Amino acid sequence: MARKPLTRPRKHASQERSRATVDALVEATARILVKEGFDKASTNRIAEQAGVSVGSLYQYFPSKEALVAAVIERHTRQTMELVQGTLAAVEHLPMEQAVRRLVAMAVDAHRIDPKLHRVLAEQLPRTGKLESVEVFNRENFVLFKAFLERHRGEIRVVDLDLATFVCVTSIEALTHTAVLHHSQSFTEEVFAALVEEATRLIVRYLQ
Amino acid sequence: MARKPLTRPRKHASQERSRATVDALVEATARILVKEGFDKASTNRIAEQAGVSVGSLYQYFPSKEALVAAVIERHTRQTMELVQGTLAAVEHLPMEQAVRRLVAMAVDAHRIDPKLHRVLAEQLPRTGKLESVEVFNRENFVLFKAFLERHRGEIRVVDLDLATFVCVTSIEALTHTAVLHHSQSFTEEVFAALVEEATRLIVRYLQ
DNA sequence: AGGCAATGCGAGCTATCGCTCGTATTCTGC
DNA sequence: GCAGAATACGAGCGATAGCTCGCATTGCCT
Repeated sequence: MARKPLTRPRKHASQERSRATVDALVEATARILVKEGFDKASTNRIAEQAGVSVGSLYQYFPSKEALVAAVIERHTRQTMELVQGTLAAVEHLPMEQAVRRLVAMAVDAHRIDPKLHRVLAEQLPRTGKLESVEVFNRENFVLFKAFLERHRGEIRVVDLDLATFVCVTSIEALTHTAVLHHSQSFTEEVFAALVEEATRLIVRYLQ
Repeated sequence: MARKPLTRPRKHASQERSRATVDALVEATARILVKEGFDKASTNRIAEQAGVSVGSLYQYFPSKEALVAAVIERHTRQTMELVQGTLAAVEHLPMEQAVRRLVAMAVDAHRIDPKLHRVLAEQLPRTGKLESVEVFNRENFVLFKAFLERHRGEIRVVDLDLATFVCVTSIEALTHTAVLHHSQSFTEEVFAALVEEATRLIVRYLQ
């Protein structure tokens, strides 16, 4: 009765040849997701695009969900690295400069692979949110809260959880919407202006 | 070659009996969407839930998309009425009080039918954004921009379009995320605090 | 009452999906 | 070079989807 599909790889690829197959499948999944969307991304089509047979696909991924999970995993990891790196680099900056860098980083993060990001953001939650996305969100929240704690002296005393929620949600929404829905109409100058505006939004909110 | 499915009703129901059928179908679609999600919402199931045959369903709706479009239409109209009403009621209030009312209204708007709203927000954009949603967003943008124009004296001079984008996007994201993803963990007091925080966020940004 | 239009019905067509399984090919260690 | 493990193949199964069409029923008008 409606068992949740597995998302772990079926077997560990030991030979070089099979590792290439796995990579090709993940890459093909990402490409098909972007080009056709989740619904049209059938396992047959993915296998074809990867230059691999369906049978081989199911040797390594027990379900379509597992393939998508692998794509999410990869994209999330890239993004997480950017987030962590920037938060570290910003550690000893005055708050306003730090926030500006963080907002700019959020724009960059959404630009890593905007089309894929959009598909993942808009077409997948149906499955009930893959775990790695939840982990990413939580991690993000924790990291930003730590950032606020380090600047506690510079901000008014408030519920830090609530303040983190407000900041993270706003920055994410502004950069996400700008990059994924207005890239055509927003010039680079507009993006620069947006970074300034978002920085002002956050900094004045916190002070 | 991939013709876009029609979303307009196939025929105009003239007799009372058929109007009841159409209503039952739209209502059933909403119920199934909430209970089963978009993927499991088959036309057969919808017809069954409505107590109507598939044949009758296709007399009035040329495709599954058309049914969903009708549900979105209805939900959007309800929300739009709330937005317009509040913006009118707030017209002569001082800015901070006005913003507070608007934020509270945004929370209420997401509470009209949260489960349906969530399904519509998360599971549908795949089709490429139904037109009525685009219209809603644009309308929202225009209305809020007009609001800002009326308070131009109280806010610093800025790119009004950009400021509108920042405000609308932030308020929407904060209320949307709070209601649809944190309703369990957020008590009423937290929601009240959120309204205050969001108000502060917006007002201090504008000043 | 009779007849035409409006409405309602649902078995079943075609297409496609996720996925399996028996077989063919390639690689590794001896 | 050979045996067995690892890898790759792809026709095809069972399920389900969206949707059609021929026919039955109901309502409206004269």
